[in-house]
Amino acid sequence: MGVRKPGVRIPVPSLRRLPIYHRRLREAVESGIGFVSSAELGEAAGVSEAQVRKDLSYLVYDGRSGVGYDAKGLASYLENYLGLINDKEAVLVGAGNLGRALALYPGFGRYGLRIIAIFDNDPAKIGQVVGEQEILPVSKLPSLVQRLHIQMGIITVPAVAAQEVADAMVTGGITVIWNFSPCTLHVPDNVWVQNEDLAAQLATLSHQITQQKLSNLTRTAETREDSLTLHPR
Amino acid sequence: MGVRKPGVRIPVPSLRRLPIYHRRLREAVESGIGFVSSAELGEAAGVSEAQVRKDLSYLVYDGRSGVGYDAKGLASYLENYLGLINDKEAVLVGAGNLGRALALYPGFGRYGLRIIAIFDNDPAKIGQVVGEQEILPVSKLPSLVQRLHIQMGIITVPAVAAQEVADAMVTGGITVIWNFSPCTLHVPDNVWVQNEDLAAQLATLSHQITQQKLSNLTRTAETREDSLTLHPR
DNA sequence: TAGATTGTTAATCGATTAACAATC
DNA sequence: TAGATTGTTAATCGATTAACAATC
Repeated sequence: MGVRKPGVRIPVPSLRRLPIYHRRLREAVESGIGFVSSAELGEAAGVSEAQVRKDLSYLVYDGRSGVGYDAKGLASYLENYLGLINDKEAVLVGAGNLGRALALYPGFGRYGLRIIAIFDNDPAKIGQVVGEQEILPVSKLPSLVQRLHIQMGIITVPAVAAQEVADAMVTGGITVIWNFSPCTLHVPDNVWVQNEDLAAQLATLSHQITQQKLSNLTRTAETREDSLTLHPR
Repeated sequence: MGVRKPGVRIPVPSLRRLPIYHRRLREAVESGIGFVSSAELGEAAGVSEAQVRKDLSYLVYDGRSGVGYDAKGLASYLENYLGLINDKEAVLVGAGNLGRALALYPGFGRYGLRIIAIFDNDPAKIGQVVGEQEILPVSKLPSLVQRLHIQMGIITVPAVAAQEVADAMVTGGITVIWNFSPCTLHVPDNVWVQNEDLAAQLATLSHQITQQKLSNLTRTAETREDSLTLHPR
């Protein structure tokens, strides 16, 4: 339809919604549905239809007025735009429960993630096999990363060890780090860190539970009927 | 110092930074440091010192001009505010690799999370023990949740099964759901869902890697020296 | 055509930043 | 006191929402 201004970059909140839209579109394709409206995409992502159209306006892919978005076409476009069709080679450091779970997570492979090596410093773990990978000592990380031009590192070690792991990754040339350790990493400007701090997330859930309890107490004291409406037995 | 307006609720972005500040304060306490400045807290969270002071202005806890924030005092305040000191009982459904890893994650217990039951529908898993919990069939979930007044549910099942698990949780009276399945859940208004969609997060990392590659190609074509600066060998 | 839904614009909303008087 | 750092205000920035002409 209209003309896209070339200088405008997609906002991060919009970017984060694209995978949700993509999933909804794939579901439509699998159900044999040809077109999906912005309202339907918004429903999947929990945002308004206006928001969806705004998000998609940052892409160079148009919907069809009066019809919606071509499910197959936009899904493919998003796979390209998000790089899901490219193979992304990664190393994972920290072969604890979480690290093993991520290494074996089936959803990642479908998005092009290839974990090509797993590292740990626990002598008891080195040599063990997770999936198709043998666990290697962290000392071998920088050279391997450098030699194979690995772009991505996943950190699932305890917080105290995370910074030195990040340093080793940066030394090897890694520029994207997915950090599951509950800590702040210090890296050069050209390295992109995404934190997946589950303990911090839990803290916000914890706050939510605490608030709910408080408001329930208040409500019970004020009007017993409202309280019963919210907590049907 | 000043007067807090009572009607102002803390914005979600601010709320999500509080656990990071809390962690930084705990580190200070462990190092025997009495006060931490907004600049130091901001450094830990990757935000400006002005942002930190703004975030903390939503709390009813004051720093000391010219000195900073009392590490022990503010840490305790945040533990209360975030509800970290309260025990929060939860059930977890989906005893796959990720579910087991979360059930055994040591960081959660320190924040007051008690996973008091684990469910799965795979007959091969039912009866197995994870940590201190025996895996139970999902059919037993609603009554157990109701009887013990559990507030929180953690979902780590495949996407196709997630909605029915959420329904069972809601039936039992759960009002906070932590959803690790890559799907959108439909729940009543009084239920609070936090999505931890790792596949969607991976998609944004994937986009980042793709963009870096593109800009490196461009930069290499334009000025070879810049490219070398960004990729020291 | 009539109905539906798009892409875009302008208005609104909310979060971040900058600046500084207050104060420890 | 002098120096440092706070809490708050106002200015800025950016994202979301509402409205509607364009159009399939």
